Amino acid sequence: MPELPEVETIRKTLTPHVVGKTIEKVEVRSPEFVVGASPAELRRAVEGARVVGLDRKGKFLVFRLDRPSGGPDVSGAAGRPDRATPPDPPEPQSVLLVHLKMAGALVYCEPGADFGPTRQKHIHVVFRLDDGNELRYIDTRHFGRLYLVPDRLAGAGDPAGPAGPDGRTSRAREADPVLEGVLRTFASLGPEPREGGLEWPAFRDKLARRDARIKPLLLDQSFVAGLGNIYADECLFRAGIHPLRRASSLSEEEARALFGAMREVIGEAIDSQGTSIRDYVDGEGRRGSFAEKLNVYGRTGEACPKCGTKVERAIVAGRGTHFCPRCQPPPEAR
DNA sequence: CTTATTACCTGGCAGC
DNA sequence: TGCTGCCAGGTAATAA
Repeated sequence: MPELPEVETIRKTLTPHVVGKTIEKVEVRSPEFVVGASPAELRRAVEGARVVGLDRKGKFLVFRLDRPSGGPDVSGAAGRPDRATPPDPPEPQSVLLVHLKMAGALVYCEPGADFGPTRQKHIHVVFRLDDGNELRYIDTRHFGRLYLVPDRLAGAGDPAGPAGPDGRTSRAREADPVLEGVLRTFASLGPEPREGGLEWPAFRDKLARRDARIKPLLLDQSFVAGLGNIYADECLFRAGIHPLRRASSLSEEEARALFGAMREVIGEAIDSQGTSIRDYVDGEGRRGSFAEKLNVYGRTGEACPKCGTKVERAIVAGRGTHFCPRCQPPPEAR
């Protein structure tokens, strides 16, 4: 469900409701959705903690809490050999990462809110806030996860934090391999296709060095963070590039068009509060309106808005892929 | 290291 | 009604 524009919309809509609030209670109905902590450990870590920030990186939501989650505990500032007087550690924070994968939702609502039988059946974690309302994690497909991260985690994603290339060095804490994997993934997220993120010269050079087909590459979160199946198709359509083209085969002009298309599509989708095709809703349970602006995604057999040719569907990288065979000429035809 | 394929889980829908 | 098969917004594991 959620790609960058949807996760960003959730972040924006949730922020006024949760930032500054204290979590009074957390109810874990399905423990498998929480990585890095048992239900009891999660309770210990978050109950009584205040949400001091809600950020997003790629498709991850990052809840910053004003208490260390400690895990087996500690080591706060004690690990550092020198630095006898840590200049006021910015107050220890723990972090709750959330990845919604295909069908996850985070909704702020009143305790009695009912979103229909299917969703009611799949409420997996409930946070009760000190304003009496709830933050619910709902996931009908069971792919998403909440990750309790022991302590500081590079906020803007820099290598200072966990996960150097040095895999096993110090920190032999009782490492949960799943948590470690996610932290590595998080740390290796690429730049986002927005101002201040991916820049044109870097993009051009990265494309030139890759042999992969362009669509799977756009879906690779370590290459560019935030695109998913819908927006990858929409960006390629807007740029007039067939999804099976090899990255290194794109002309400078094509690469430039793709670069611009990514920024435009992502920006416009955010302005429309995301794309709701079936499940997606924002932090207040509302749907986004970008679905009506889609040009090719989900429009197999309909007329291409540019040339009228019928939109085709193929499987690329195991994903349904939508394109106009005329506006996006296939690789062999060039 | 890069690229490609499959598994994960449930629900909605078209077709019979 | 109910069954079958296909489809679904994302990744991690595995294979080559």
